[in-house]
Amino acid sequence: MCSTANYVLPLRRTCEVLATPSRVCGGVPMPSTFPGARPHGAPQDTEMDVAWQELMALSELQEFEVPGEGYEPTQYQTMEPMVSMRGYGTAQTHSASPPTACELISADTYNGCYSEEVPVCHHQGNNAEATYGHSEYQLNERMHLVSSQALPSLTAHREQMNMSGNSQGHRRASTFFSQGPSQHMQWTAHGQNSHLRSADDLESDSGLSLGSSPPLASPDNPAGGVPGRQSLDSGMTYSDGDADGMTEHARRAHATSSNTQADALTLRSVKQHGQAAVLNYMNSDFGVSSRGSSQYNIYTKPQGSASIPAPLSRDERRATSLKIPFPMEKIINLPVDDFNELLTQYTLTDSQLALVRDIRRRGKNKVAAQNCRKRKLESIVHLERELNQLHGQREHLAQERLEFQHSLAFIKCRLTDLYTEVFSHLRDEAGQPYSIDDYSLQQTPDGKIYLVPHTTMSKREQC
DNA sequence: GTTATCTGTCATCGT
DNA sequence: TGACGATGACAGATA
Repeated sequence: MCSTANYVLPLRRTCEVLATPSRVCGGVPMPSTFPGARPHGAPQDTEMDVAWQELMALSELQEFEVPGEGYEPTQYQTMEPMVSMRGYGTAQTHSASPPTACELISADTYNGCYSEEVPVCHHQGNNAEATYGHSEYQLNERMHLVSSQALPSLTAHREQMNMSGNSQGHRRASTFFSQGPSQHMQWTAHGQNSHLRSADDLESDSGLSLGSSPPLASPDNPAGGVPGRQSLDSGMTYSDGDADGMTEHARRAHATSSNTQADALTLRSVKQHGQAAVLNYMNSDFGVSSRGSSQYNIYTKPQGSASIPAPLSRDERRATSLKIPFPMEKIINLPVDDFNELLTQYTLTDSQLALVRDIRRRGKNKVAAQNCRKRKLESIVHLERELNQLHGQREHLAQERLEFQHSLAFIKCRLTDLYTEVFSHLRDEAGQPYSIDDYSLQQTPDGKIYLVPHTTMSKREQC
């Protein structure tokens, strides 16, 4: 504490009782540093008295350290030394009535230091603003995305439709809300479907288990060969409809429609097909198709022409090919116990069992993936909100810091002026003023003020 | 033709 | 041990 940086005014606490204390002014105990030293002009003038009191009031600044020295300046902005101690401390020349420190500081420090800070702050502010704008944009975008994905009206509508479309001929009436109309598909699709050629070997077959379960059988591949991925459009050959004319998104839309989650008609579908598709979806009658299957399809052709059978998903086609005797919704959505019970009600081949289990796994995983993505988006939105809040908090703290720095600089400036004024009133025995370069004011813990020569101070510090 | 996005699927891990 | 959910990674489709 005996030695502080340039910021500390030459008010140093003595280590021990000083030899020649000098009383500066009445009312304030100030032993003379030199024998016989006395204040110049015994009757203390009011101005000095007030000045001294002000100085005393600021005496705690003797131990004040500039905060900028204590922490990482680079974290916010680089700080110049806040107060130029021109003429004090180590200064060599000093006039009897120097310009006030505040004048110096106002010309140097404030302009030289803070004038540099303010732009930095403004710069940050600009950045923050830009960041906010960007983040807000993204946030809005994502919020829109998330909210759009929900499509509550569609969901409610579909759920209503699902509930009303519960089914015919199944032994167990499923209570799952998610049971979609497609559950009414005649999986055994006998008759017309008897000659249905599986497209599994012709189309994308990414759904096939690649080792996690036994290879699937298909009419074309009874042994359960695993064809590689192929384009859906590369060769769809359906006898049960115009599926070969279906686009992938149509198939997906159908597949999505069987999803048990809220995003029945995905945002993508909405974007891709627009309101017409949505209305079509909403207005789809879920009627019995020409084959008697109750299906819904947002791509149904207008009335009057042969209705387009719902584009079957790959698993649906496989199930059809292998004559799985229950709907996919049940395969996917039934609890494991009910599912196992369902399996016991039928005698299924190994291929059928494998397919059913794969369908169940894929169906659940599809839902899980959708939920996972939804959560991810929500998480991103949440993090962006948090980021915005932290940006705001940082800016607020930076502003607060700037204000404190201004405040501190002002106080130091004022202290310097007071210090100068006190010295201007001090006179030695010969009536000569004490040089502020040679002496400094010290305050002891008991509150007494001493005028201490720097040489003595050096020795005291050395000891 | 390139790129971004969406979606389904698989593999893997943890419960 | 199997079922299941979560999630990263990948691939295909599409705008």
